[in-house]
Amino acid sequence: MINDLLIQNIKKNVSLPDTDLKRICNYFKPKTIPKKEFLLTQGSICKFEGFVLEGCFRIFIIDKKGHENTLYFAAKDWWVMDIDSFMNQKPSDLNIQAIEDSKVLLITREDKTDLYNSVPSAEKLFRIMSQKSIVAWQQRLIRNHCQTAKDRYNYYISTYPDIASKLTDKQIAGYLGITHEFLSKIKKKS
Amino acid sequence: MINDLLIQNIKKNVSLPDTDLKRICNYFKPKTIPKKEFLLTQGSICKFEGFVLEGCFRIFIIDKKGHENTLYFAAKDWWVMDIDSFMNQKPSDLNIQAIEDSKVLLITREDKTDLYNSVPSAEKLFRIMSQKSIVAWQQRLIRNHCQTAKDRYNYYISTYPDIASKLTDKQIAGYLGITHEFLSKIKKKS
DNA sequence: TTATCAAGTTGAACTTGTTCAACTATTTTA
DNA sequence: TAAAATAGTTGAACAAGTTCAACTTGATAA
Repeated sequence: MINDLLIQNIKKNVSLPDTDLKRICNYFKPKTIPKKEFLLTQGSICKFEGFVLEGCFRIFIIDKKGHENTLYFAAKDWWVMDIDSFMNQKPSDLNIQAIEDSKVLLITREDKTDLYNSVPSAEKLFRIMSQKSIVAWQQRLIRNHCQTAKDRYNYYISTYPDIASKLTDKQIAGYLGITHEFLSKIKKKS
Repeated sequence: MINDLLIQNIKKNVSLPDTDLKRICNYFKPKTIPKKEFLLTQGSICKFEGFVLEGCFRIFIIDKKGHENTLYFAAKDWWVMDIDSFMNQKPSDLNIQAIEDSKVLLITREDKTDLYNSVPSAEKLFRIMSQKSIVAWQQRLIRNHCQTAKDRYNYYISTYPDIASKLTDKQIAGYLGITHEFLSKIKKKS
């Protein structure tokens, strides 16, 4: 069943009756995104919340210097969206691009609101998911402050080997917050 | 009334009936923390979620080199806790210290669980608070990657002038992720 | 299959930020 | 109020990371 992965993902966060799980999953519609195509581009409003079934996405921002700075990569079993743009229905600063042929399950904003009203336990699910996400962002910020680029590189490739193997060094550099030239020099020394 | 500030804070996130607001607030108990004392120390388990009524806290981690790296400052109308330690009841990596005589409202973990069960709308409240928090952490990470220390300093003091005025330069440097010597040099040049 | 384009490498000069040490305020405490 | 502790400043040497340009390698498409 197409929703199996989503169900497993939900179960990692909360234990819900099967009826709730099914009702939640029914709001999500599959979509295929070919490699290099965008799920969201800077300036447009994020109208979906996505769950990745296959492939991988890069969520990045283009800064004033024209550099692509990657917020995160979302592979199978990750969530993908611009939470600020989705919540507040304002133009996004982010680009979300498939780096492989990919497949996602999407829920629209209207359906998400409806979901919260009709399946109250969804509030708990997304509260817990959000709180776990805060922990991850805090830890990433700490690593950025306390560790060198080399340590951050080693941390990423050992923590997310499956994602890292799909990425070019240029993409990884954009995630670490360094230039790809410097990443090349780091790798040579190790 | 002591809970006025908390009620106003909640109302910024969700609109709830007064009965719910009161029931939520009743779980929170006031506590006074003198300047320099700790609400939480590294290694202990975070047993509370706090809302700051007066004063200011510094939430920081001591890294391998012995440097104090500040995750954030929490002044009046901010929330303060180690969300990872609180959720998972595991030893905290964080220290939370009052940098002024301070007053907080605290809810214990047991009461928080009870609150979610007895006041279902609390799920929505904390979901929305958490989602806003994710946005803030994402934006901070982007600023850390795309901006120089000087830009980050100017951003902080102009965005949070009331908090910045309570802090020493050493404390601000620890938040920006730079040494206090370098902050001193930045300030001289501007 | 060759031409093209993007990814990765390397070096030299440069900028940003650190370290350490010595010094000068400014607070805090006895 | 004097002594002690802490915060802030400055300089010099250093390390981390950037920039730009030239080159090599690998992938992609006509």
